[in-house]
Amino acid sequence: MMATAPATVTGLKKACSQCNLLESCLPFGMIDSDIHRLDELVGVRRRIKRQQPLYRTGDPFEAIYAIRIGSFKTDVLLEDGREQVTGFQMTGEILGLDGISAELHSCNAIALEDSEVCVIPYAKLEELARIVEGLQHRFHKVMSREIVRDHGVMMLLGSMRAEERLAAFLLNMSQRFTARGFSASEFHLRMTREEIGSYLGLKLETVSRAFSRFQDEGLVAVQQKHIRILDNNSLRKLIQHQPGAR
Amino acid sequence: MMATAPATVTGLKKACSQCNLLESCLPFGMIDSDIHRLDELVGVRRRIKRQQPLYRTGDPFEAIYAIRIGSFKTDVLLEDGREQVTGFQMTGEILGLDGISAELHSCNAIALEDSEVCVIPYAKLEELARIVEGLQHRFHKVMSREIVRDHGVMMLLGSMRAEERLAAFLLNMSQRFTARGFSASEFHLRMTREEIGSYLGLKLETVSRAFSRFQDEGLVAVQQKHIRILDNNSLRKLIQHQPGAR
DNA sequence: CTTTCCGGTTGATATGGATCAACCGCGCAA
DNA sequence: TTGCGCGGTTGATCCATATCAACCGGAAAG
Repeated sequence: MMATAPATVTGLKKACSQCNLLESCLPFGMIDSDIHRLDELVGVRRRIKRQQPLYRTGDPFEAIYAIRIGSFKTDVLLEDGREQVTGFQMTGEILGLDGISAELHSCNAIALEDSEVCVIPYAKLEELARIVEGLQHRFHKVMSREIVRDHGVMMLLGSMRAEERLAAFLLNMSQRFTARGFSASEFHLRMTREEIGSYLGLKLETVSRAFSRFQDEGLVAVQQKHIRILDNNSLRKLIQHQPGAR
Repeated sequence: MMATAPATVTGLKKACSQCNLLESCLPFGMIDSDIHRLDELVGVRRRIKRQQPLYRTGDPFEAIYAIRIGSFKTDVLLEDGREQVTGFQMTGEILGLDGISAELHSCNAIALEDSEVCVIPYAKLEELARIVEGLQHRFHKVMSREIVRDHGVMMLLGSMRAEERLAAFLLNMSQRFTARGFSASEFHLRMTREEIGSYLGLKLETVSRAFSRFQDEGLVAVQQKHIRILDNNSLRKLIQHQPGAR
């Protein structure tokens, strides 16, 4: 397996304490004096161009990454070429946790647009987590949230029909854009229909048709990757008691 | 939401250091002197009767659990009654990691047979992880492995056909029985067809039919819950390059 | 010993989403 | 400016799995 792609690297003195993502990123809820200790943590930042990997399956695990700018997808590839997208990640979210287990990354992380991440060397994180009040707990919460999120995706994939899956996906995106101070009802998707389909366990045509049906029913306005949510409640209802629930 | 079910509780002095699961459980790979410190960790054990919950969605999170005897399933319920089984757990595996994130459990853990768990109070674990060499790292690995496992399930649910899913499930069970010193080729499933189906995103009839087809083709011998794997390689091949790969 | 019930198997039929195929239009390169 | 390619949409058809239904057998209860 190839090593990670070349990347621009930036040395920095005050990573976390001067970062505007402080509220939503790993250090959330930590007290001021400790946050300065976190500046030790983030040695460098890396820029990743659209479509380039941050890491790949089999790469040795050395660090986790906090997204500063941009967004990513993670995916797993089967020998026969089948791809399963396991998640989409936005600013403030953490990438690379999969690598701790085997000291190798077990999926690919690909930038959906030109992006920038903070590199958090794992050894340093472990060390600091032992010292800095709350950091260990905070980190455990991040990992646990990932597990809970994955269970939600299993629910999607295992028990929901195509339209429910897409509705859940859109509401999830909306909620995450909101959390970042963007509009809850209008946003731009960074991924293709095929990537959405892979994530939701559907073919791209099915995703496209579901979008069209939502549009016909006045739930959303769709123009390629630009989405406007018109009827939040109906989307929400779609997820819950679908009449012919499997 | 109701509190957890009543349970038999046992006080103990030397939990980990005298436990025969030492090799495969949380403390794996830790040095002897430290393992005795882990005895502090496990205050009590709890017995859970078949079909009873160890914890339920919404229960306050206080501890994680190491399975000493028996096995469990975890599941998520939707309002309309749909169930998604998110995993099956065996001896030495850890339950409850989902609860760290929101300080509430986000799924149900139900015993598949009369079982016994070691209760590991999370606060104590955090504290000890700061002191005991290697424990923090070991714990992170456990969480990370859970994330990787979940990605595998997403792959199953999102990109594999019914027979592939069942083959993967059987091989996974076989591998886990082997790791516990049981036969790799002959074992007893603790869960129903319906639970397997829910886990694999299939209806119970589909699971049953897939079992029958495997039997017809001489891949396994199935007698209710008793499984004998006759042709490991063919099962393995089934997973990889399925001709009509989606 | 008999009855009941639940988990499992098997058959017939229905259907949601996959597949195959045509076409559209925007953005980019020449 | 034109041409090309990729992402997206839409239509026709197919098929894997769901659904509905009947039946079986072992275990537990009476």
